[in-house]
Amino acid sequence: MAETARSGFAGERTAPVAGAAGSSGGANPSGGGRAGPERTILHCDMNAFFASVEQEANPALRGRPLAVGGGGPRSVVCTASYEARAWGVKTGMTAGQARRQCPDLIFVPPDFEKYTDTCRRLVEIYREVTPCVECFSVDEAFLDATALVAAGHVPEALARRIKERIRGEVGLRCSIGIAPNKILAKLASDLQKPDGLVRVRPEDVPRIVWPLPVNALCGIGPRLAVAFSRMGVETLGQLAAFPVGLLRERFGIYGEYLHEWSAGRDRAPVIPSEEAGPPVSIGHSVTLERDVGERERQVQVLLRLSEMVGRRARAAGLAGRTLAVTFRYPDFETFSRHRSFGDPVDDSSLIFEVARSVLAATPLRAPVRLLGIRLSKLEPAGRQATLFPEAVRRRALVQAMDRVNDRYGEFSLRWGAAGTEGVWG
DNA sequence: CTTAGAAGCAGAAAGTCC
DNA sequence: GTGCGGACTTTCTGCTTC
Repeated sequence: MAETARSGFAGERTAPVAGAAGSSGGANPSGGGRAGPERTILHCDMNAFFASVEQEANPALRGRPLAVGGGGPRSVVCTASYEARAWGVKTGMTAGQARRQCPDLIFVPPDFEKYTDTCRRLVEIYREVTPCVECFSVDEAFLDATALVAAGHVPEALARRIKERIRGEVGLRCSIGIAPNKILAKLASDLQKPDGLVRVRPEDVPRIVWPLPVNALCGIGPRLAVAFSRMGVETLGQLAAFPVGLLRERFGIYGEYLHEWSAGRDRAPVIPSEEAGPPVSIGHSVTLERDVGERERQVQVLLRLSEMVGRRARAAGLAGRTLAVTFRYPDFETFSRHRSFGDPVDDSSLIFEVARSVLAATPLRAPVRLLGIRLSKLEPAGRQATLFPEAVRRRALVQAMDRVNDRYGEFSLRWGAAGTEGVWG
C-alpha cells in the first residue's frame, strides 16, 4: 500500500509514556502530565485516494473498476477504486491476480505528481480551518481543533464543513475521525468508509474500541497480530487488560505504547508539518524487471539510485554519513549492508563510490530482484546563509512539502515499465 | 508470493574510556 | 608501561509498522 506510505510514528512513539516507565510511580502525573483540557483531534483519510484522483481527472474512468498501478508482471495494485473492490480487487495484489478477480479491470499507471498536487490542495483547505495540521501521508492528515472547540465550534460541524469543501473543491470523498487524541482519531476514521464521520469519546472506548481486533490499532500489523493471537489476545479490550509488565518484557518499550493506546490514551501532539524536523534518511530502491546476477548490471543500477538519492539530498540541503545498500533475492530474502564514514556526503558520485564498495564487499548467493540505497545520519550540508525568521519558516514549509514531493516524485519512473525498459534490469 | 519509502526499536558486535 | 575488565557508546543488522 504505497498510498499509506508515511513519515513514520515519531509522534505517537515518543509521547505516550513520557518517561513514566513504571518505577517511579506517581512522580509524573501532575508534573509533566498536566491533564489539561481535553483535546479534539481530527483525522482525515481520503477514500481510495489514488483511484479517486484518477477518476476525478478523467470522467471516463468514473464508475468503472479501476486499479492504480503498473500493469507489468511484477507490479501490484497500489489502490483499487470501490468499483474494483466490489470485484475482490485489493491493494497489494499482483496485476495478474487482480485481472483474474476482475477481467474488466482498468489499469492506470500512478502519477504521483498529481497526487502530491492534490495533497497540497487538501492541506490548504485544512489550514484554513486550523494552522495545526500534520500530514501523516499523501492522503492522511491530523488536525488539532482543540482551540476551535474551546472557541465554541462543534467538532462534527467542523468535520462536515471540511468534507463538503473537499467534495466541492477537489471532488473527493474522505472519512474523518474525531477523538481526544491521534490514535483514537485514526482508528475512528477507519470505522466508516467511504465518506465516513465517526466520533469516539473517551467513554466510548469500552463499547467501540475494545471489541475490535488488535490490528484495528495503528501500529499493530500482521506480525504483531499473530504474536498477540498466540498470547490469547485477539481484541483491543484483551490487550488493554493484559499486564503491562509482560508486554514490556515481550515487546520492549513498544509494548508499553500499545498498552496505552489500547486503553485509548495517547498524548502525542499534532505536529504541524512545517515544524517537523528534517528527514532521518533518504533512499531509493527498485524491483528490477528481471533478476540480475551480473555485477556490472548491479553497479549500473546503483549508479542510477545514487544519482536519485544524491539529487534529493542536495535539494533538501542535507548530507549523510552512513550509506546502506539493500539486497533482495528472488526468494524475497532481504538484507542490507551499511558503511559509515567521517565526512557527510551529498555528492552523487561519492555516494555511488560508497555504494559500489559496499556491493563489492558483499558476497551474493544468487541474482538479486531488488537493489536499494539509503543515506542516513543526515545533517545540514555546508553552512547556510542566515535567514530572517520569516524566511526560515517559509523555507521549512517549502521543504516539508518538497519532502512529500520527493518521496513520491520519482515513483512513476520506477513504476511503469514503460519508458524504463533496459534501465532497471 | 508483495511495491517503495521512511521510521523506530532491539540486540549483538565493535569501539572507547577509565 | 601493560593487561584486564567493566561501563558506556557507536555501528550494524534485522524486524516491524503503515
